[in-house]
Amino acid sequence: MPLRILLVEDEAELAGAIQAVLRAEQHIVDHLAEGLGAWSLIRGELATYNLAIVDWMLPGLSGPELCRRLRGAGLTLPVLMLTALADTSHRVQGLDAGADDYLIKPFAMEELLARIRALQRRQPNYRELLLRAGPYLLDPAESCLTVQEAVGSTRITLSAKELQLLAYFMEHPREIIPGARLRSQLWSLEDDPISNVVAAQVRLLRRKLASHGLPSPIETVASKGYRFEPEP
Amino acid sequence: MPLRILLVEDEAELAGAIQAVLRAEQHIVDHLAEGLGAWSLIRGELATYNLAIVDWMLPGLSGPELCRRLRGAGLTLPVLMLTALADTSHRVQGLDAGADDYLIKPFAMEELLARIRALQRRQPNYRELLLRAGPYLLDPAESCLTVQEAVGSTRITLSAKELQLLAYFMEHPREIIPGARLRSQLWSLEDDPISNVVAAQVRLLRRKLASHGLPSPIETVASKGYRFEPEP
DNA sequence: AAGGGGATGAAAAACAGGTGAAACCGCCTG
DNA sequence: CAGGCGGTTTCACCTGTTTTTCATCCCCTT
Repeated sequence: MPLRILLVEDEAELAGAIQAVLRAEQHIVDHLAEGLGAWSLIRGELATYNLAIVDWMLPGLSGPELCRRLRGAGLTLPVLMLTALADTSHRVQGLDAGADDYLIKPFAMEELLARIRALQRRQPNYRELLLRAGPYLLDPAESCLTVQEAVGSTRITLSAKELQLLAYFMEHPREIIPGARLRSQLWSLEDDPISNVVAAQVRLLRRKLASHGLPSPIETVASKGYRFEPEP
Repeated sequence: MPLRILLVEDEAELAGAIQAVLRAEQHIVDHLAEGLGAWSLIRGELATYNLAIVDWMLPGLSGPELCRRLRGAGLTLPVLMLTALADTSHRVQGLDAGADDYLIKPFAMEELLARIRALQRRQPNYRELLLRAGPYLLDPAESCLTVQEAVGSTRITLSAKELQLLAYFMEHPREIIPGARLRSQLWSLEDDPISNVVAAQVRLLRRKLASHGLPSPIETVASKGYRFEPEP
C-alpha cells in the first residue's frame, strides 16, 4: 500500500534519486533539504506521514536532533536515518535520538525499499491487508475493491490514486472531507496548488464504480467537501 | 469552523496571498501593515479575533513587541509569528515575547493552514463539538442544525455564512445584537461598509428555518438590532 | 409626516466543483 | 528505439450553489 513519506536530505542528487524510486513504488513523497522545515511540517499536521527518511547531516537542525524533537513531542512516526559514516559511535547517538533504522550510504535502492517494508511491518497499528466500510472491502495489497451486493459481489481493480483516495474515504466514513484536505493528504505538497486534480480523480473513481453498475457512495456537499456514505 | 483572523504583515504581496488562502478556507481576515494599528484593533472591541498572524519585522511596533504587549495586557489570543530565515536565531526572543508558534518564510500556504488548525486545537476552550441553545443544536463540523420539536426533530444543513451567523446568535442568546456588530464580527472590516449583507443574510437564515416549518427564533428589535430567543 | 433602518425579491457576481478532450509520463512491447 | 498503453493531470468550458448587490417597499421611531 502506498505510504506518505517525508524525505529530508540535502544532497540534491541523492534526494532526487530516492524520490524517483519511492514514487515509482506509488508512495507520496515530500522532500525538504533542511531539518527545521521538516520539523515544522510534521508538527503542522498538514499531512500525516507514515515514514520519515532523514539524513544524518543536515544544515540547521541535524538528523538526530530532529529525531529527538519528534520523540520529545511524543510522535511515534518511524524514522529511517541515512548516514555516510559506518561509525558505530554515531549509530548509538542515532538510536538514542530515537531513529528506528539505519542505512549507510551508499546503499542500493532495493535495500532502502526493503528497509521501508520492514519498518512498516513493525508498526503497531500495521494494517494487515483489508479495510472495510459497509459493503465495501478494500484490499490495498491487491489494489482492488470488492463490493457486497444483494446477490453476490463485484470486484473492481483500482489504480494507485483511486486506491489512495478510496482508502482515505473509507477511513473517514460519513465525514465531510474538504477537497483541500484530500489535496494535502494525498498529493505531494510540491505540486501546483491550483489545479483540480482532486475533482478529476474523484470523478474517475465515481465513474469506475458506476461503470460496474454500483451506486456512488461519494456525495458532494456543496462548497464544503465530499462525504463517503457506506450505507445507501 | 471559520475563524476571525488578524494578519499583520507589511510585505504587500505575501499579505495578499495569505489573505486569499485564508478566505478560501472560510476564515474572516483583517489585514494591517503595521503593529501599532494591530495593537489598537485587538484592544478595541470592534471585532473579536481567534488568531493573530504577525510578521516578525514590522514598521513601528515589531512583532515580538506587539506580542509582549498582548501578553502584558493579559490577552491569551494565539499568535503565530512569521519570521525570515535570517531571524531564526532570535527564536528564543519570540517565545519569550509570548508567541505560540512559528513559521519560517518562505512557507507553503498549506502549511500555514495546518499550523492554524493545530493552534486552534491547542486552545484550552477548544470546542470541537456542539453548540446548544434551547432546542437548537449546532454542529459546526457537519455545518448543520438540529432542532428538537414537540415530536421528533428537524435537521437542516447550513451554508458557511448561515453557520457563522447562527453560531454568533447562539453564543449570545437573548441579547440585542446591533446589525453593525454582526457586520464587524462576521465580515471582514475591509469590505464595503455600506451594504445590507447582514439584513440579507439574516433573511436567508430566517427563510431557511421557515422553509422547514420552524418558527423564527431571530426577532428584530426596531433600530436596535436582532435578538436570538431560543425558547418560544 | 419624515426619515432611517430593516425587509424583500430578483438579479448579478463569485465560486466550487463537474466534465470531456487532450496532453503528459513512465513503462512495456515489438 | 519507436509506438502504444494505462494512468494521471491539465485545460477550457459548463453547471449549480452561495453570497452580495440593487432597487424598492414597509414600518417603527422621532
